[in-house]
Amino acid sequence: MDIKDKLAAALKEAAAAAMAKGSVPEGALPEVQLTVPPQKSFGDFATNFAMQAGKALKCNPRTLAQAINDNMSATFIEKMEIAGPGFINFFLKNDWLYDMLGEITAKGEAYGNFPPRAEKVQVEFVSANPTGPLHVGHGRGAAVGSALVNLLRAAGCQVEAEYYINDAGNQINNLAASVNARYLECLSIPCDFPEEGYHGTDIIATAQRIVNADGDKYCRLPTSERVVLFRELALKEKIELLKEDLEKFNVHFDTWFSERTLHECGDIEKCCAELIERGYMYEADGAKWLRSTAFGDDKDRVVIRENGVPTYLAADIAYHKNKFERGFDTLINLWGADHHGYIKRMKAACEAFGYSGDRLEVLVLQMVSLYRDGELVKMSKRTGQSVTLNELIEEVGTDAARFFFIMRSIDSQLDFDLNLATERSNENPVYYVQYAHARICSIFRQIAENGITMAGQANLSLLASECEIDLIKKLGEYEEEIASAAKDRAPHRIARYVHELAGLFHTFYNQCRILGVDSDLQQARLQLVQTVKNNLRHALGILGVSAPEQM
RNA sequence: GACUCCGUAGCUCAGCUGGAUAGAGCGUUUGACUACGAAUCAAAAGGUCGCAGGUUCGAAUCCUGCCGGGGUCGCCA
Repeated sequence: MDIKDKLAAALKEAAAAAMAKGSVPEGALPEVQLTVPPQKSFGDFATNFAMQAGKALKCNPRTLAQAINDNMSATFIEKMEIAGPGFINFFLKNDWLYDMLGEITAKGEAYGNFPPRAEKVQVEFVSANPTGPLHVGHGRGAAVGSALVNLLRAAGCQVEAEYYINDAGNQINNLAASVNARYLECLSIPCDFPEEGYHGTDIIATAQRIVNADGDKYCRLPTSERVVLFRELALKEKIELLKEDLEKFNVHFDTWFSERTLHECGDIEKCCAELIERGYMYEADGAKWLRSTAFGDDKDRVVIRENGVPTYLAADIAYHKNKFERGFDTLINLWGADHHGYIKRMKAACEAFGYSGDRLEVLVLQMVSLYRDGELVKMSKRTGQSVTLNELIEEVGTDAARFFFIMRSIDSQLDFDLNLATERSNENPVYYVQYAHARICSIFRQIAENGITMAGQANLSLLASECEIDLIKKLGEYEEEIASAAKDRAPHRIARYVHELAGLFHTFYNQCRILGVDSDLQQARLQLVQTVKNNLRHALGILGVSAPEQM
């Protein structure tokens, strides 16, 4: 039984006993909320129970706290204190810590993993248009999304990671036209570059590869045929590059879902027919509209244009319906802040099909601004002046880039200073965490060289110094941290946790030796650092950051 | 104008459902390597939590208004 549950139960018993004696008024008691107090001098745990209950029972909180104190019979409590307006602070005997550490150790590398739950969750992220390389902004989505997937899996959810490939629509035609123009350029054939075309150098590279492989043979085709051919060719190449870049960034997708399939199999038409039937689609001005205002949107939205061509929203409606039909309980989408205005109509579309809008969670990532030499670097795929994710990975490495992206709340804009990030300096917190892991590994290497082995359950009560106690307490918070971070879709809290854990380890390391101390103490400390090592690995694994044995 | 995110230490940011003396990293200052990796540790300085009201035992946190910054407002995606 968890110590907090034990404590909560003991607290309620004491309150009930006080009521039975008539020292406080009788009544229903609120839930017990136990927290780790802000200061060590306030004990191991604190509760505002007396303040909460005092309100319900119409009783002075301090009087109630005193009555609870007088009737407390639990033996694992060293002492209790009543503080401030009515906080109750608990100082526990250290045994619970040693029991807890023993349990954590027993779980080994699985500590932090929750038993499987039935909830099926899909996380869709990145989903950048396959018209060019990923840039730094996509990097944030990729890092956060993949960390969220890992986090939810640790929390026991059944999670599928999905990439929605926008392989239909205008931008793909622009891609094809751009490749075509560059192709002709490579062959010194005069042509006008399309107005909406992509200016990135990757397009030139694609054209050059075509020339290298097949020379000028496509010139003889009619333009329309050539463009279609280039479209397919470029698309295939771009998608392959996306996959490569993302793999390099430690981002893996279970499903790559093609938008085009929605157009081809008639899903869009079916969706429209059903929406009309349900009364949420109508014709006006020659176009077909989604009645999204019925679900709180500012205005209705065009789904099928006047010219009969479906909008992006049309495909997205069919896509989200498709997702629900695949049996997911919850859909999580990671979108850039520039898409936030799209949320209401998307939820409206879900509602129109009878799916609660709450089952679609859209997480909005604020923008990434790049700074180089103190100046803002404009990011535009069109002009090709952005820094690509690939370049970032080569400059700062996957580990540092991922940690940097994940450690901030998604609600905050991210200023990415390239000069700072490209310096491989120890300012980057990722090294701090990895260093803790490498240090532990180093200890175990030396232990092995000295022929020392870990023998069964150590006498953990020897871990009595403050820095050891702090470390054990931190370890004990991990699963709660996982559960709450998963619930709140907040992977950045895991980055903070692991940084704090590493800090407590470094403090311990500077104060407590492992080599050359008494054997029993050594065994206890080995067990402690072994558990820290597992925990570091587990948390870094969620972040998608490596845990090197040497640095 | 509407919607949304942000405003907390010199800088970059945490602060989960309201709780006690608001935290961390970097930077600054001062110490610690003839014992496990100094990519480390110890300590100090540094804050009117944008402003003003409100809710209450209690507000950085919730509500309202204002100020400042980013983003979006297409039959583009």
